Amino acid sequence: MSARRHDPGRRDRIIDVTLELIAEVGVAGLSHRRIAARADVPLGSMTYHFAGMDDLLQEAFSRFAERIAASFADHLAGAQTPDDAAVSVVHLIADLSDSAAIRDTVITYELYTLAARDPRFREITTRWMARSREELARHFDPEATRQIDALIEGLTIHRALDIAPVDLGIVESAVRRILGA
Amino acid sequence: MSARRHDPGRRDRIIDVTLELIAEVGVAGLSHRRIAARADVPLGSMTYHFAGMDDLLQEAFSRFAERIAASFADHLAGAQTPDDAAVSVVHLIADLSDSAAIRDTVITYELYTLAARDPRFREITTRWMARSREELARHFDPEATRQIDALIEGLTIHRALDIAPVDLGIVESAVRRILGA
Amino acid sequence: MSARRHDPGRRDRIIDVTLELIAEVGVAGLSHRRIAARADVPLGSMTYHFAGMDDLLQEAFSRFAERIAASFADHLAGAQTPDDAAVSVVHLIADLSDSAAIRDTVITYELYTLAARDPRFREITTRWMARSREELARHFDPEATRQIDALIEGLTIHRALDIAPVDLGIVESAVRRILGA
Amino acid sequence: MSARRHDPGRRDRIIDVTLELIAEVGVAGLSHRRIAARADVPLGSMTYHFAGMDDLLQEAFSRFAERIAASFADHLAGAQTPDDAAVSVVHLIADLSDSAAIRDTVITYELYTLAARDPRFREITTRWMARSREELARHFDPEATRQIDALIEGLTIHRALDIAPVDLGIVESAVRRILGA
DNA sequence: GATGAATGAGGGTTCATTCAT
DNA sequence: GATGAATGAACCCTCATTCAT
Repeated sequence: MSARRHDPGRRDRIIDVTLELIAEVGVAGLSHRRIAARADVPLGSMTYHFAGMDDLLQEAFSRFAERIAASFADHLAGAQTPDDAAVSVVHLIADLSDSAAIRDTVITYELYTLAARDPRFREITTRWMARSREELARHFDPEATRQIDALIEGLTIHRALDIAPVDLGIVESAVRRILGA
Repeated sequence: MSARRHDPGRRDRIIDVTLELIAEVGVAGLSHRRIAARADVPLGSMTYHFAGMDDLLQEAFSRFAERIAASFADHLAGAQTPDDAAVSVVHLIADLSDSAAIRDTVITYELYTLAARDPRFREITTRWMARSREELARHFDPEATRQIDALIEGLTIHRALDIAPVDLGIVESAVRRILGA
Repeated sequence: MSARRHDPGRRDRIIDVTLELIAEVGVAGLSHRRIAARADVPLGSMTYHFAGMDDLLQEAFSRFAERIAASFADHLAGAQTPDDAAVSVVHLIADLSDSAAIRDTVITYELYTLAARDPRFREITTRWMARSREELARHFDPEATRQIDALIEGLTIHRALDIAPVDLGIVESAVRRILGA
Repeated sequence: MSARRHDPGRRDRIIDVTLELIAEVGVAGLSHRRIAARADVPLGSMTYHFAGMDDLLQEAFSRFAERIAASFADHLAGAQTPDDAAVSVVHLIADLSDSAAIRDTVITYELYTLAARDPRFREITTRWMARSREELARHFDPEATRQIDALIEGLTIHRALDIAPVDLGIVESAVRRILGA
């Protein structure tokens, strides 16, 4: 471990390393030691910067959710018509095979698992879901918004966990059917 | 801890207690000690009956997935027409607010989290998903099957994690749209 | 923590807060952080004003011993005759049930515990005891002085630690017997 | 650390080592690691045999109090008359200069300090004090019992903490005065 | 002079696993 | 076959102290 007396951005680095490690070994595989080693930071600085592991997890997952939500908004930003938006949604689901997207999906389940039991993490998921729906609502009516939202969620999981590949034609057709187009 | 000289069904009891505890405290909150205490079983018998925690988890989640899949099949069993099946699916999603169903959802995410990283758990989810699709395929065409399947998955998550309640009308309409009915 | 650019008496405040905390959580429960927080003082100023925890403890217990010794002298100051003094001693022991007195007793044991092992703290107790005896010696002969002194000490402990209440009649009679009055 | 797979009496040894260390470095100087090293026992066995440090301290101080109380009873056991008992009490106080007795006094203050703040330790001191009084009550009337008890307590402290030596003549005279002999 | 950021040593405790019985 | 005693590695966290500013 190198000496780093002056090390601005250390807090940020710890958070990013935490997300990296969650993707690799899961929340269960985390430890202050492991994070500190990877971030090249003294062990004692972990609880100096974050009140505890829980605190760190909340900050990390918050940052993660914000990033994904922003990326989601970007994807939809260019769409002018509902048709454009539908195409964007299909592309979005199609892109879920990217290794980066798979990493994100893995992190997402870790978050869902925490959120299912702890209200502080549920706040993060709730805010995230609300923001996603807001973006969709700019293109679709309220009913379709909820339905498309659920469809994306479900297809994401099946893409990631199921061996049988999800055919893109099926995705397109599902979106079209929901949108009545 | 009471003496149990003759204790058939001990293995079964351990597995069931493990699922109970996963629902309550998550996989992260498990420990051999905790399971043994709740199952009223000597600590030493844990590693006697199961090679390790991982083994135990695989057995527990396998049993869980089989139970849920069987219940899913039961729900759809009575349906004679695609319309009947559609109604069953809507009811199924509606019932997700039951406390028992919420418990199941919590366990499901724990499983997904493991499956995202470990092929042995992914086998369990894959088998489960395949079986669900088989049931749906007895009522719907292949395309609709995949789409309805994803819809159920997504709505389940949104029901469990989102604060905004999922309107049943939206569920019905989604199913109808997918099925073109 | 509020900014305190000009803060005379900060050293004093730290010492008083230290005594407060010793009464509440004991020497074992102390920490620089805790004292600094309670005294509304920056953590860094703790080791700036005091070489270390030991230094601070010595100053705190010295001040404490002086306060108690002065109060003891006050109690006896008005007595003109040995009889007056005897009455004062009885009142003094009687007052040990005050919550303030119990606080003082608690701090006293903490001091004794340190004094039993560390000569620097023993100096404090020795000086204190000598001063108490000097006050008593102004009213009683040397032999009675030592005996009354020991009696007060013993009754103080039994008052504080024993469940069975110490009867005041027994205190009076003990003092009278020692003094042969 | 030698391997000791079979080690009966280990619990006892841990308790005795704990008392040794309390005498040497005080409760504040204790640590599981330190005790384990001195007792030649693996660190993990500390919390295996005792729920925590507090548990261990309670057991250790209980054993200590019982030992001292038994020794006190022994000292008084042979006395047939109140005069015999008075002599025994004087000897008892005289013996407080033994290095063993000083060790015991040091441990006693540590116990008093805990008892002043924690009811579970106060139980130990209360039981101990009650037992001592019972022994004294077999020889003296109730009033004298309480007074002699307090006198012993006070003289013990002054013997241990005060630089000025306690003259034995003063002890004898005090006991005689209390007993009106 | 005064401070707050930072450190690393050490604290208590938990736990899966091993092994003699 | 079955168990409970025992272990040691790893856990999170607290803290007095240091040091650049």
